[in-house]
Amino acid sequence: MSDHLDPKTDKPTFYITTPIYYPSDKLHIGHSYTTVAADAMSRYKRAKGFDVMFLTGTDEHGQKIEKKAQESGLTPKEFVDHVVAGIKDLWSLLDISYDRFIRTTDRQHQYCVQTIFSKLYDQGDIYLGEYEGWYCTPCESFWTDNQLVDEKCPDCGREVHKTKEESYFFRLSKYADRLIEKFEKDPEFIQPSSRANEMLNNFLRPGLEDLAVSRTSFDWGIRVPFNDSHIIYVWVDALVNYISALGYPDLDGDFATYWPADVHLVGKEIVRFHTIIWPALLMALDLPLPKQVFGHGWLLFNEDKMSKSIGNVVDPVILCARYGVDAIRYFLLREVPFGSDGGFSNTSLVNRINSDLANDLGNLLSRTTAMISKYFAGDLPAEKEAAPIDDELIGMCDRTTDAVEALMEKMQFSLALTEIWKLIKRSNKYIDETTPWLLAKDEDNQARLAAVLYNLAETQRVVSVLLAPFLPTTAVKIREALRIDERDVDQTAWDSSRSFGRWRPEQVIEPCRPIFPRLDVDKEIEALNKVFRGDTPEEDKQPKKQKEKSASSATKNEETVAEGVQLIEFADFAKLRLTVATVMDCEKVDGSDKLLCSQLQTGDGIRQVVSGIAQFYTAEQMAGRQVVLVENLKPRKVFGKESQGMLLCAEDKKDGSLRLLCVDGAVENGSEVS
RNA sequence: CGCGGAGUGGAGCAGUUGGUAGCUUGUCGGGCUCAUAACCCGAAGGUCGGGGGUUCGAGUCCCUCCUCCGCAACCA
Repeated sequence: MSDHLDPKTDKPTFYITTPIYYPSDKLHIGHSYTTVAADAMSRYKRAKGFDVMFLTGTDEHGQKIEKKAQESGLTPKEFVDHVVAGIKDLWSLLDISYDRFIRTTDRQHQYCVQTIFSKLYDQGDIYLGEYEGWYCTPCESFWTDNQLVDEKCPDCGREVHKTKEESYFFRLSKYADRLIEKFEKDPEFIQPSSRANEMLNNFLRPGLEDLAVSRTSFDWGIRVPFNDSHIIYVWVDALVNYISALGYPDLDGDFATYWPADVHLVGKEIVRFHTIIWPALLMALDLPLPKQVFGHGWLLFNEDKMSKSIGNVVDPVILCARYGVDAIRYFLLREVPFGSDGGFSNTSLVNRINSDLANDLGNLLSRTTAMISKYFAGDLPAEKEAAPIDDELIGMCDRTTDAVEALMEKMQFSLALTEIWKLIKRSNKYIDETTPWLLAKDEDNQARLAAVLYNLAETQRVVSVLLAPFLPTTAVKIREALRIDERDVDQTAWDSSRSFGRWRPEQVIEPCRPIFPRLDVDKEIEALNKVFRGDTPEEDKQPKKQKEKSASSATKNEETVAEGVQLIEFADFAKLRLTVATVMDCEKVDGSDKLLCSQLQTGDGIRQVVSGIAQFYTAEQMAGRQVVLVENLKPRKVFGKESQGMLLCAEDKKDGSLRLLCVDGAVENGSEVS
C-alpha cells in the first residue's frame, strides 16, 4: 500500500488515522469500534514490518463544549482535559496501540491551523462574506434552512429569526471539477466504493457551495489570526489534525515521512467531509491527497443508531470488565462486516463469546495442553511419526496466512478472523480423526501420539501469531500455555506462521486454565439487561423457554383478537418495565396543540417524555406529579424532540379525554409497578 | 415526491462476470470422552419480498409493485 520509506529505518511506512472524537461526553462502543479496527490494522502492519504511524485524538473546540463546560462550572480547557483523560484510559483498557494522540488544543495544532488559514486567505482561497441563516436568541445558535424543524429552532423549538452573520468562506466550489475527476479516476480513494457514488450523486454533481469556515457566535476555538472577532470553524480546525500531527507546516520530519496518509478510517456519516472538504483543502494547499478514505458502517444497537441523546449507549468499560478486553475486541471485529452496518445485541455478544472463543479456541488449547501433560508429563519426546492425515492440517496453516493477509489489505477484519477460525475448527476435527486418547492406550503408538500433539500445539502457535493483531492479550496467553518465550522471534514473528515446525517449548507443558470461560447465556443476558436498562429488544429480555412460549401464545391469540380480549402470558406482561417517576419540569411543545414535554425524575436520572395530553393538562398541572412511566419503550422522536418513554393514561370511554395514572400515596421514584 | 440502503431456511449473513441455493448459529438424532455440558458426524428446515419479461436456463439481467431502515414528518 505504501510506497514511502522511513529515511531513518528504511522500512516502508504506513499512516493510519481515526477521526478525532468530540469529547463532549464519554465515548461509547461505536467509537471503540473504529478505534479497535484501526488498532488491528496498525498491529498487522507493524507485524509485517512497516513503520506505522497510528494517529487518534480529540476535536475539542466549539459551542457545545463551551456550553457543557459552563454547565459543569469549569473552563472549557478543564472540561476537555477531564474527558480526554477518560478517553485515554479507555484506549489503554482496549489495548489501543496509537503512536500519537492529537488534541486540537495542542499548541502546535493551533499554530498549524492559523498558518493554513492565513495562507489560504492570502492566496484568495478564503474570503470574507456573509452567511445567511436563522438565529435562535435563547440558544444563541445559528441554524441553516434545512436544520430547522418546522421553521423552529431544532434545539428548543422556539422561534428563530433571519439573520446575517459575517463569515469567512473557503472556495470549495472552485475544486468541484478536480474532485469529480479524482473520484472517477481513482476508485480506491473511497471505500467501500458505493459511498463514492453517494458523494458524486448527492453533492458533487449538483454543485458545491463555498463553505463558511469561521464563526462569531462562540469563543472556544482558534482565532482567525488577522481578525479577532472570528473563530475558525470545525472544518479547518478539525480536518487539519491529520497533518498538524505530523508537524505541518514544517515539511520535513514526520510530515515528509508519513504524508500522504495510507488510510483515514471514518464512520460513514463523515465520509462527506473527508472526501470533499478535506481533499479540497489539501488541493488548495497544494499537498497530496490521502490514498484512501474508508467509511465503515455503524454498529447498530437493536436497530437504532447508537447515540448519547437516546441513551442507548453501551459502555465498553462495563463490557470489558465483565468479559475481558479481547472478547470485546473480537466481537467488534468479527460480528460486523467492515463497511456495512451491523447489530449489537446482548444475545449476539454472549453467543459469539461462547461459540467462538470458549468452545472453539479456548477449549482447543485446553484439551491440547491437557493431553500433552497427561500422556507425556508435559514433555513431548523427540521421536515422532508422521501420517498422511497430518498434511491437510499443516498445509492449511500456510494457506491461512495468505488468506488473512489478502483480507487485511482490504480491511476485511471479519473475514480475516473467519479464516483463522477455519484453522481452529480444523484442529478440533483433527483431534477427532486421530483419536489421541486411543493412541495413548498402546505404548507402541508413542511416536504417533507425539506427532499428533505436536501438530496441534504448533498449529496453535501459528494461530497465536495470526491472532496477535486482533487479540494481543489472547495471543500471549496461548504462547504462555505453550511455553513460548515472547522474545523468541523465531516463533512469534509474523512470517513464522508460514514455517510449520518451529514450536520448541521452553518448559514442561501444564494443563492451562480456560482462557475464555463459557458463559451461562440466560444469566448473562439478564445481567446485561439490568446494566443497560430498558434499551434491549424484547427477545433479549426473555429466557429462551419463555420466549418460545410467548411466541406461540401470540400466534394463537391472533386468531382470537377479533372476538375480544387477547390473553397474554405473564411473561408478556413482564416485558413492560413500569416505574414511578416525578414530573420535575414540564412545558408545552411550541407549535403543537397536543404535546407536552416533561422532564421526569426516575430512579436513576432524568428522562424526557413527550406526551399528547396538552388538551387535558397544562404544563403547570403536570409539574410535581408522580406518574407511571413505561421505561423500556423504544425512544422516539416526536416533533423534533426525543421521547424516552410514555406516560400511562386512562382514555375516557365516553369522550376520549385522557386522565393520568397516579399512585395512591407518594413512593420513591423508580419504584416498579406490577 | 425524492435520494440512498436492504428484503435469501427460526436468527444473523455469503452468493463475484446468469448454469444443481451456501455459511455461522439454533433445533433434532448419532458418535466420542482428551477438553470449558465442550468437540466430531448426520438430518430436518428456503417456491431466494410479489408479479411480469429476456434466456435453453435467473437469487444473479430488465420492468413494475410491495415492505423495512436512514435523511423530513404532531401525540408511543
